[in-house]
Amino acid sequence: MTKGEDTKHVILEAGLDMASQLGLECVTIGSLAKLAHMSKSGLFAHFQSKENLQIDILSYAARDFAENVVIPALAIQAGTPRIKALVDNWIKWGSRLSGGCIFVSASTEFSDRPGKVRDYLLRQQEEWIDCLKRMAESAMRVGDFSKEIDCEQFAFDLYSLLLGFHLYYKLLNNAETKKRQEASLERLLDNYR
Amino acid sequence: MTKGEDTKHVILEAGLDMASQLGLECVTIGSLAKLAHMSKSGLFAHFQSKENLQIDILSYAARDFAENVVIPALAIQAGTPRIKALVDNWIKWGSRLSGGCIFVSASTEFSDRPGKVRDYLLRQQEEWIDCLKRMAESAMRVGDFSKEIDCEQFAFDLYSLLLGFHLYYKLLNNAETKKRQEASLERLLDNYR
DNA sequence: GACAAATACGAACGTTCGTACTATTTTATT
DNA sequence: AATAAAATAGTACGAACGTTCGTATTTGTC
Repeated sequence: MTKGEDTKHVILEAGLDMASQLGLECVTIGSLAKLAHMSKSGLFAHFQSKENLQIDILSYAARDFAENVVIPALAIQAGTPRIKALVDNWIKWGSRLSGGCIFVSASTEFSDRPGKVRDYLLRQQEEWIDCLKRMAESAMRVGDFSKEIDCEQFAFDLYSLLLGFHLYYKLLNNAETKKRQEASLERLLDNYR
Repeated sequence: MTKGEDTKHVILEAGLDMASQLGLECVTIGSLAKLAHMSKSGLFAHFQSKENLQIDILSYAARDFAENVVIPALAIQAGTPRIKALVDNWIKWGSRLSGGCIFVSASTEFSDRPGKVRDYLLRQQEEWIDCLKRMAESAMRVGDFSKEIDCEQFAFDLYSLLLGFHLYYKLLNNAETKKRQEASLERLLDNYR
């Protein structure tokens, strides 16, 4: 790892946390530089534009997400156990950042903001939903889910559940959120059995 | 209606639309003034601070939301018909704005941004969730829902569904979103019957 | 240890940010 | 029509925005 890659890593780690709190648009070159103990221009040189910085943060987050959420879940046996593991990992991952899951905040932030960032994020989200769909497919294969079910529909339902959890947990600080999420997941899994 | 209230109305209408697209933080005094064909200082005089402007936009949105989403639904007979009407009204209301439901975007934007705006938004969201809960209670009363159900849990489930719809519809532009939402709502209502 | 390449810095660009004043115009009341 | 009040505009402010530039420092290679 060269020196440049090393500091870039530090910048992106700080940028990811900052973006999860304030949103990608409020990750300012100046404030991020201060957080990373660098000069504005020194930091800027790594990205050439703010747009690139935002995309790099998303890409960095995705690598971390795959490593800590998706891949560990794939190590669990397919079906409901794997799905439950995925949900748990997802929640844990969001809690590690001080502002919750960056993909949730970025998705609402950029849903009406055309440009390269939105395009990139869109591809990421499609990939994520496809991942959820494959979870349902493997659950079907091992017999945890019925053969009649619509796997795309399951992805929609599961992602909705995660979004609900996110809002309740982050904004409302609702103490019973975890319980609600678990009850909802049980109901969901039952329906697809 | 005095002249001042009149222009304030115009400002807030434009501000609401702008906020739904870009988020409340990016509703800039200057850009909003340009949109409303006013001077920066002239607009500013109505609010005394950006924070007040943001809160006023939320309050304006809430009045509009009550008028076009909640109240019309209350005119429909209690139970599943009313719930379906509420969901339909919610979706229509978000579509009228160019950036979708402002409460969804504001909730993610301000979930980690302490201050008066967050406090205000939090109260609004608690009220909204309480409204969803009362929908379940009245559905229980008329026999559409079982007496055993947890109405708070229903509110969580229904709001999750709306959030899922919002993301699919706004970011992914998924053509089957409406179908997914309807299927998910049917399943939800069945589970609480 | 020399030397080119990579990396970081400080200063400055023009623009926009939110906010504070004072002046001017428009509105509502008599 | 006169006048007080309300509403809008104009100007200015320091700070921060993203970006560019030239220069210094650090790094890895021979």
